[in-house]
Amino acid sequence: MERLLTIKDIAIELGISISTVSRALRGQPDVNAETRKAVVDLAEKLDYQPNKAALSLLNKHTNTIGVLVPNLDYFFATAIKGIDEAALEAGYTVMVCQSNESYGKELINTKRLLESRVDGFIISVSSDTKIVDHFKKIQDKGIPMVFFDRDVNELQAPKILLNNFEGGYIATKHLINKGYSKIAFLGGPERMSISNQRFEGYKSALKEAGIKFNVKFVEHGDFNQEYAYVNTNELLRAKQKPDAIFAMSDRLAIGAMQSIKKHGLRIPDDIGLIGFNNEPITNLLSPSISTIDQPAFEMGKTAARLFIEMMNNDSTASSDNIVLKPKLIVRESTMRK
Amino acid sequence: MERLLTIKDIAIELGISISTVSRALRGQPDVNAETRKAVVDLAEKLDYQPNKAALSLLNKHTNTIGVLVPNLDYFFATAIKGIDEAALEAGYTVMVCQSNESYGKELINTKRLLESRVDGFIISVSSDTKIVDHFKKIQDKGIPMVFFDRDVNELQAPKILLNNFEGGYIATKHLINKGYSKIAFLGGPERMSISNQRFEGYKSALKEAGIKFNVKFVEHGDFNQEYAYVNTNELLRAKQKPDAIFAMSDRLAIGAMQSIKKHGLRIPDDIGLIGFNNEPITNLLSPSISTIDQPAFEMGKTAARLFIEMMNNDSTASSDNIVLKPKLIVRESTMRK
DNA sequence: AACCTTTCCGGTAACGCTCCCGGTAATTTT
DNA sequence: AAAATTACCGGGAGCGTTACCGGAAAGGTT
Repeated sequence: MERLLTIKDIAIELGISISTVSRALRGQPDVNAETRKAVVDLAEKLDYQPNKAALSLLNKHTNTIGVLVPNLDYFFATAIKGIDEAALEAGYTVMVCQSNESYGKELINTKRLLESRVDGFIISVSSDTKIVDHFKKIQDKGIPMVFFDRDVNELQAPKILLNNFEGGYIATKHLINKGYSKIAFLGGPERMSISNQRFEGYKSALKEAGIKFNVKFVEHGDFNQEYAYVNTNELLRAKQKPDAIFAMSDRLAIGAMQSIKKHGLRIPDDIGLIGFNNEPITNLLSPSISTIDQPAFEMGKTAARLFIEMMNNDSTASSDNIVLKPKLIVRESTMRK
Repeated sequence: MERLLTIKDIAIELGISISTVSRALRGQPDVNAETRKAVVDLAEKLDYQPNKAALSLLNKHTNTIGVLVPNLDYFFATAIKGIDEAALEAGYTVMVCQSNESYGKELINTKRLLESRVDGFIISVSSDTKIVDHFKKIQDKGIPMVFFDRDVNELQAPKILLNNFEGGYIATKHLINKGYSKIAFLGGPERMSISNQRFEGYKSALKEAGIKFNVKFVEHGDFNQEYAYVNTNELLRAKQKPDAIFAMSDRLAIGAMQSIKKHGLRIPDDIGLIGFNNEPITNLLSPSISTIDQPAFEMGKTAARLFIEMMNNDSTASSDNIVLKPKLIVRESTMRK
């Protein structure tokens, strides 16, 4: 590694002291106008950049936010854009790590970010994560963190969440309004909070409509569309077939759609289908898939803003959750004539 | 910010010197087995983590790679996974910045990464970038960088590229083999290298088949599907209509598809369509879209490996490009009976 | 018993930067 | 003209860590 330019070099070049260069560069008083100009000009000319490591060592903070996400799919990519924007405004740099929905990878990533001495964390936990000691440990050290999208009950920390209950509710209610009554639920991993909250909303809508909840219409599985595909196959092979499917994510909805098509059933006439996330693809498929929109960009931006606010106020936990509203997007897959 | 644990704390706690703690922790000789155990145990118990800022200051490197990408779409998200994996193996941390295809944002990001004293860069330039002085400046400082996916002729640096010429060639040839002859090309921004290389491959395939190249069948525009949509509208409204479209990206192919459908034309019977990238969505659309696959993950991984190799050999530029092969993926959109 | 190796440990400088203090020369106040 | 203030600058310490050197105590060699 080359030796990069330091204020010492500038000091020597100009025949003045390091302290003076430092003061001049930071616009402090106690420095002569001419001297200041000479320093600033030279720094400009030589493209001087302060060494962040030295600053970090001194100030005990890095101006860096560690962002931990399960993956970089449409939702998280959009959320990260939001985080990025807010962080940049406030002079923070962002370090993104993806866990690939794996607890082990999440552990490694938190450790690395901690070693990098990030000032704090913005986290969406992996679906695989059951123990959250690694996050508690961070909290114990007094390092601020905010969670988004995926809830962690065990942790007392600010959270930016979607009202998933409401999302599940309006999705299911929409299906009911369209005349569907045998509505199946395609869920994510069993323990996953967002899946379960949407599930509760689903049950609530059923109950409200006087439709008896049927356990046989509920499937759980992994996050990818292959699982959704086989789970839907099972649903459609059963004696009691559903006439609509509410999938807790668009990925799963797509898997379900493939299965439905394979069974020679028509959407939305034979089977209604609604997803969750409003990924752009749902609008391009044929039929286009109804879904629940969640404000990913806003979520990321809010999370980052909240984080920055915490940093400024030096308060480790404001602990009041921010809950955003889901929005129903009606497309062809639920438009039964 | 709380004061975090340092080796000094451990030294005091154990009543030994800082040097000894340091040596014990790094597994160096010259330290008694018992002392070592005591140190390691206490460090473990207190969850000690070395301060990277101090290390960086001392070693003059940060073990961090700055990754600069235009966006986080499927291709780049996959490539980043590859980079991540290789980086992690070698003990590097990755800092990702997206330019949103904007030159200005790219400038800001390079500056920030430079300030963060990343050890080097892995870059895919924004389509908006016409001047590359900011990269030249980095090179002048002796900071290693490798480019991937998008070529920059003006820069002498290692590059991981796809054989875009070949990609354009096999895509077009496939259309020709399927009996299409009036083949239009839907390109990206005018100056963009990957678009132009694919375009050259397209022309080469036409020439080889004895088909006269027709300028009216060529459209350029921005990267998003709206542009592709209006451009295709134009193609289809013209007197001379194409009977197939080769879009230089899947996004553009999707825009074209929407336009084709709106015109009441059938794919692949009236018009053949092939894209580029092999985004998963192309396989889910109806009809599914033929495309050219490029090994995104491998590309990222290779880029990172090359970078790390450069770091180890302390060679700033190995300068020989690595060119990966595209692969034809045949789907419904070109399967004319 | 006098020397030479080991073994183990502590002290110091350095990385690049900022903060704090002290000092000189110039300027103002009495 | 002496004293007090101001303007400007330099020196040193310290942030957490490692590399290097020197030294004391223990053991090994004649």
